[in-house]
Amino acid sequence: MKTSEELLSNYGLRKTTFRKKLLNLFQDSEKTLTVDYIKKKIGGKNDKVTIYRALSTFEKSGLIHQVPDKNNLSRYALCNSDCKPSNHIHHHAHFICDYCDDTMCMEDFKLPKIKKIKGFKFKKLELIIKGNCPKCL
Amino acid sequence: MKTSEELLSNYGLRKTTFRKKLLNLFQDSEKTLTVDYIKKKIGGKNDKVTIYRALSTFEKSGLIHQVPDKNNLSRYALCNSDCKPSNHIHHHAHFICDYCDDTMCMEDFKLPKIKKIKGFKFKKLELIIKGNCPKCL
DNA sequence: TAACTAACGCAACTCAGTTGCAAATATAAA
DNA sequence: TTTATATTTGCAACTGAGTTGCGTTAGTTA
Repeated sequence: MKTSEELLSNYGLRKTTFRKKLLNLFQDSEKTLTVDYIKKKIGGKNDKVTIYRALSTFEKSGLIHQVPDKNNLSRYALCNSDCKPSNHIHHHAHFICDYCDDTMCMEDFKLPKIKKIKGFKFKKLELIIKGNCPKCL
Repeated sequence: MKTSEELLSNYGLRKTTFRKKLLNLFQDSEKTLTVDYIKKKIGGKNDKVTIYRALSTFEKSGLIHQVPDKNNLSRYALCNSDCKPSNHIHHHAHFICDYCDDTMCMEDFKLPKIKKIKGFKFKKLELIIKGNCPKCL
């Protein structure tokens, strides 16, 4: 796995202390992260605005992608290394536990092929599976 | 199509003036509705709280279902007649136009079958297609 | 090391959605 | 039809995620 510094360089982003910590947090986690969780883990004197702005920058760059949780609030997860600003597409489903609200990427579930429909342009597909995770069952 | 009064009776809900108007609005519309749109159409002296509460009641009863728009805000659409509080499942995909933000049910797209995964319980599937609608292309 | 630019921190704001409570209205019973 | 009861509505005030503007701080480039 690439270090957070390498990743930031590769994506043309400034290597600030906060961004390095944020990226490490993503790399250390299996699950998708909320702003709240990030704040608790590396908040310190860092403002929520800083978190939102860093997440937004990371997402635009193709480092992370946004996933909804059960209340349609935002969570974020690392992308695979193929993502770029111009090609920010994910071919996996997302799972939301409606008990603990954990949300995770399900790499095993590939998205279905969608047939074309005249008059529409389809750009992106999202498959969300709701249910309960092993911890909550 | 059943009248709004019949529908409310069938679902064991009180036939208030506002609920009848709200249900008519859904029946008259092809698309999913936002609280804002509802307010403009039948708002009058009706408070947004009333709208939210009626929508919530309808959803719990199985009359309507909630759909996210491009900003993860809520929209609502009529269910088919099979929905009940205990069986509130939709087998179609939803389309979101990322230009005009219209959201609609795509009855033609059936949801894929999902294979079981040990340790997880899957209850519900959501397939969201993002792109542009005929009007915006 | 200096100069420049991007990121950060703070305060104040926006806006969707919620809560508590009193007044109004629908329904059921007499 | 009237009365009693339960539910719904309207109002006001609130909550909490996410945003904006701006002066300060820190990373990068020459």
